[in-house]
Amino acid sequence: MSGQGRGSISSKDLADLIGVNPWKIRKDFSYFGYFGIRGVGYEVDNLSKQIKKILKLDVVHKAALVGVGNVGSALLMYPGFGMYSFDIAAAFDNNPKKVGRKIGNVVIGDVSNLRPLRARKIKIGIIAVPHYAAQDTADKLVEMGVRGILNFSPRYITVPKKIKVITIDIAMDLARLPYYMPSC
Amino acid sequence: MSGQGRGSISSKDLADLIGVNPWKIRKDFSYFGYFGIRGVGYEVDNLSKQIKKILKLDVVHKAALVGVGNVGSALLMYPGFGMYSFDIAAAFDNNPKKVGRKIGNVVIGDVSNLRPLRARKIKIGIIAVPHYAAQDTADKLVEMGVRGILNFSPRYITVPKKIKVITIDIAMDLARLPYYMPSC
DNA sequence: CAGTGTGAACAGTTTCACAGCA
DNA sequence: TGCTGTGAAACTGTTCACACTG
Repeated sequence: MSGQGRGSISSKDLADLIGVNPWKIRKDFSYFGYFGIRGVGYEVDNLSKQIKKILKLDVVHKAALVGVGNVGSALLMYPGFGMYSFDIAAAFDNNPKKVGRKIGNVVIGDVSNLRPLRARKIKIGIIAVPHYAAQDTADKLVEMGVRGILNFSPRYITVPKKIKVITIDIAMDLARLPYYMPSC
Repeated sequence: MSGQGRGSISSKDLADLIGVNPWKIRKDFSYFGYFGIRGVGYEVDNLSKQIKKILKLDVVHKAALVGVGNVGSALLMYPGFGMYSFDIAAAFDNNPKKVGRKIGNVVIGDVSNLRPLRARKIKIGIIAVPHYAAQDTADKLVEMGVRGILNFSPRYITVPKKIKVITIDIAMDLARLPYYMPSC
């Protein structure tokens, strides 16, 4: 909306837009302060700026991708990351045929040498390797100073408490679907 | 574990494996009945069977993919679906260059004709089209009798209440990460 | 006076502690 | 004896109603 010249939006409109109720919008915002105008609503540009600041999306985050298979390749191409100011600044694979190739604007490095992560201060790792290699990859990433991991492998991975892991198991999400479909 | 000859497993072991506590495992299971053996644990094969039945994963589910771009192609290749007895039985795109091509073992059909869904009784749709086409695709899928939708586009989509939508917005999941990373 | 911000009521979830059973 | 299954307690999250303000 920011680009479309809309000045302000009410909690009700926001709520309708994403399918929740207005209270939840207001309550949630209130935990982080107050950025609305009584009788009017929320000023779009300001709200957007505040939320970005809260989520720490007001600076560009460099991420490193490990595993340039089907999932990894799709991620490299995915335009959605830019929207939240993410930059896949490095990619690694263990396949010698892939190492050295350039996809998008990163050159694929060898997974056995993740040291550049430390030098380039990359704090986010994306795991897109086969499941049996997931834990090992996580360990290596942590060793190189990564603080957050986005895990695309269908495996629970163990890391020190300080490290945040978000796991996306697409197949498992799909598997939730039939439960909610009456009589199928 | 089922294939590895492990006979039984306790709630504690299960809990450790996925990073929760044993109470939660037991309480959650108890809502669906009791399938454990006191003093022993849960019989692996039986537990697996029970859970599959609860989640309705004991029958093969046919799914139709709409949008064979980067994300869609990756999904067609993704081996994880088979694990939960899913079968991407059809794929559609609007690009004439792609229509007719065969990926894996499905021939890409034209998105303007989704009628085969109805004939083939496909009840699950996967949306992997650009965001501006997401709602329209959802409407068409619903019209063809789909009961559940897995939405990969970064858009909230509106459907009749009876239809279950699960949205996977990879970029948004990644965007959650910096919030949990102290001082980055 | 429309729409935010919030204390209080309510609802749902998690934890605990232990009875009961293989 | 060891581990499940479950009421009750503690906690967390959601909804409500309304005081307040631009």
